[in-house]
Amino acid sequence: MNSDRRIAHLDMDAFFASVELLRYPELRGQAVVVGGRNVHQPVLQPDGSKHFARLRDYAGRGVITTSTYEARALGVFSGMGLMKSAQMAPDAILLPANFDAYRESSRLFKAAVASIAPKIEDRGIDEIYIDLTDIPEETNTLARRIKQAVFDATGLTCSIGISPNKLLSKICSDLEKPNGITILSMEDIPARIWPLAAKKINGIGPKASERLAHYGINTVGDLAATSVEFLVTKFGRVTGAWLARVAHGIDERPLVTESEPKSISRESTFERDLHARQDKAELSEIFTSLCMRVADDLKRKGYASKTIGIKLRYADFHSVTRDLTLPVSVSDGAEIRKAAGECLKRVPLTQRIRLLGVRASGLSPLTQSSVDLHGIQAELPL
DNA sequence: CTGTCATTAGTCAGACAG
DNA sequence: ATTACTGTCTGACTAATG
Repeated sequence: MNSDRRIAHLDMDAFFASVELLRYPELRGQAVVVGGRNVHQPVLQPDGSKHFARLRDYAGRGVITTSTYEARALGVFSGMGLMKSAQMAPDAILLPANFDAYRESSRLFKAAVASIAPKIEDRGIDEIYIDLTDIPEETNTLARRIKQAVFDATGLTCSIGISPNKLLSKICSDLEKPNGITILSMEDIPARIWPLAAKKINGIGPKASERLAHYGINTVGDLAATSVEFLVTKFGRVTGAWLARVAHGIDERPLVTESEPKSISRESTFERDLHARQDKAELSEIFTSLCMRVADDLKRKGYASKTIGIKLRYADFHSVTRDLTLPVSVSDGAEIRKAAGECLKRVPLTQRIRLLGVRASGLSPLTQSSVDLHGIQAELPL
């Protein structure tokens, strides 16, 4: 079959923070983090300079979305609580997220790549896979040309990994970050991949990594040296076989160039933990508003949903979900609210709650006729 | 009639990722 | 005073169906 593929993974460098630096070039070279809630925009001073919020000024429940490499050097990484990161880097600049600007840069860099290589798998706002198999150009030259096109279109740098498959390219793009190109063949696996920590493999997260370490498996090489029989007894038939394959760099997954969404959801963490009885009015208002936002998203994207679900996270961080499959698809806010309310009745409400979410799944395209029927689903009569 | 097996839908939790 | 938000996937379990 077509096993001589040439697949690239392109990952924008410190994406959100880099977009912010385009707007505030005076911050280049400084520790900057993007994230938080209710973080104020920089304020122009009478003398013409700008006043930026500092991490030490922050109070709340936000986390870091992205940090510059200077901030990472201080131990401040994405996903970290802002209150905690403020202890490590109190003087770091804190900027609010501007998703519209990130979406625009994202659109621009993807269009720039598509003008060179049209076969692209979208992997979110700041990364893509690119199939370079059918492009007759030397690999390194092609990679530099793509990087230059991205820079010309956005003013931003990226890192590219190129190998025979998605698994290896994803690992590669991270090896020489930022602004790097890494090209790898199957023969390079023992030297370049086996020394890496097992959790560098996309799909091995903190839990699996911890379990592997329990068996003395720390690197990809350790994993490759473990028998598939052992892995299957410890991790199950499917996962065990997968671990053995990825350890040897084997991955035949095709690029997925188009897909339909499976679910649409909205959730929100409160400023303070709320109690089902004491804060009933407040909770009810948030709940309804989440339902309305899901309905809005559904209609905007043209879908109706057959399964409505909710999610609660309690003060102790433990979370529960409930969902309900309806006899007919819905897209209306009031109907979503009704179904979500049924779900809420099936959940314990003794402990305080920190987060509430609403999700719509079982999506089907919202046809014009069902819109005309004003939300009454037109089911085919028997 | 009873038990078993296969298959599917629904539900829920948890892992993972960007 | 630590821990966002959106989305996908999978495993485990139950119930229903044949």
